[in-house]
Amino acid sequence: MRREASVLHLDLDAFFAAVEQRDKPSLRGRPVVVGGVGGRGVVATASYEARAFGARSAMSTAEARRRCPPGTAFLGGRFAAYRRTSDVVMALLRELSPLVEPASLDEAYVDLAAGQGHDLSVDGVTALARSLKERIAAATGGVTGSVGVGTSKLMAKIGSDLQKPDGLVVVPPGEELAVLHPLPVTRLGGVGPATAERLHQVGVRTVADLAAKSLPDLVALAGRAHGSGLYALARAEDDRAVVPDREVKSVSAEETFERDLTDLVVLGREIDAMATRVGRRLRASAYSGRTVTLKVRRYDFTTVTRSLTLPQPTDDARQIASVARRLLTQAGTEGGLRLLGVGVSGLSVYAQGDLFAAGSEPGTEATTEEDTPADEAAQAVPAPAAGARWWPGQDVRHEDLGAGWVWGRGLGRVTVRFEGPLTGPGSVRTLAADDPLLSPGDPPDWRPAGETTTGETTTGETTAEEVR
DNA sequence: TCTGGGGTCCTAGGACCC
DNA sequence: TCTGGGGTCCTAGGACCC
Repeated sequence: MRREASVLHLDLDAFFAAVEQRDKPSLRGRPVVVGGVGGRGVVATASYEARAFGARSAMSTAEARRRCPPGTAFLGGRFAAYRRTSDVVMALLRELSPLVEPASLDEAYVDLAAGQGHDLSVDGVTALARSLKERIAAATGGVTGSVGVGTSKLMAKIGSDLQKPDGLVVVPPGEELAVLHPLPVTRLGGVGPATAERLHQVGVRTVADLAAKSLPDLVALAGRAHGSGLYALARAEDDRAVVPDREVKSVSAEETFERDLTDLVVLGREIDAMATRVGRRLRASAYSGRTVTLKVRRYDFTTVTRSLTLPQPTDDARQIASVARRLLTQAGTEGGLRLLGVGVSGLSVYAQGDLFAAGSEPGTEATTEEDTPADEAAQAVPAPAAGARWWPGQDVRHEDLGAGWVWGRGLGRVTVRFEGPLTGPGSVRTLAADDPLLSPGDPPDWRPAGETTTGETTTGETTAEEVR
């Protein structure tokens, strides 16, 4: 634990839903659920309006549909849009300190002590956090965040959780235990359903209860590493550093099918497709790996993995696929599979093949698809069902009607609302699904024309004029 | 129409080596 | 000639996080 409250944690509020409401004016103030929109989808983020009806992250989308009123928007994720907004926020954080550790698209830690000339008194960091929140809202078109500041990552994260949404909590040095001990143990990172259940069985409900347990008791209950971790956290002992560049350990792709699959030819093609994605991402990040893992989820939700370690690292899709296909015959397909996954771990920096064979390009396969930003989607964004041309929430562009987004589709029709972040609520038109004037669009820009923001990577996509 | 997708870390047993 | 001890690698599974 540090002497000063110099660790800041930022958590953007209902982030995916907030970006949707920014970009889709007709959804502002209304319940929005972002996640898988297929029969087996789950909720990634529910707006606060949707949470009022009981929609929650990780709930099945079917359950959320039952809970939310008609008119609730159920949208697939738009990773590129979230990524662009996240980049703007992370750039603002890096103005505070070079030590910024993103935990996901919508969450990051900042080590303020590594920044230049911050006043680290309680009043100083409070003012800093307030100004940060203002700048984030201004730069993102109104996305808000909750901020916690404390003497450790633990206390900063606890703080950001205390007043959501749009919160600001500084835990003054010395006040850690007073803040921590009344909270339920489940607020500690690392206490999930299984650990919580075991703790409840021995009478532990609050962090104070946890602090009363001995180290040997906790180790017996949760294992060596986890038990001693809990013992320390209950005492607010946390010296984890803010690490700006975490090394990637594995790359994987997986897919849950709309219906269970049994056909080996179809399963083989799925493996090929996933291996292609994994290989492409490995090469894009200049990694290769030795261990190929196949993940299988059966019709009854039992999950098994089979892996094989190669003598040499690979980033070649065909080799990854061929190993994975062999592993599938090992795992078996009886009864049908609801999910397949392909992964590569044991990564090393790209150093494969014959170094002296000039011009040899290890891992280039026949397909020459380019890397799309969406393909880096190593985040909690549900991919739209493969093969569907239109999906709810999707950005589209009509040659006569302009930019808009897909509200619904079916029966050869697609319903589009023509609006953008800088327009008022727009009008709805139902078009033929094969309307030649309609095409997939880019994420709209939420900033007025001419306005720029520090740190954003401009890839020359949509301009404000296009959005109207 | 139960239960996503992309990750990290830990544990435990067996093989193998010195 | 009755039984070592430590270390690393590999495989599989589980808990957890966002």
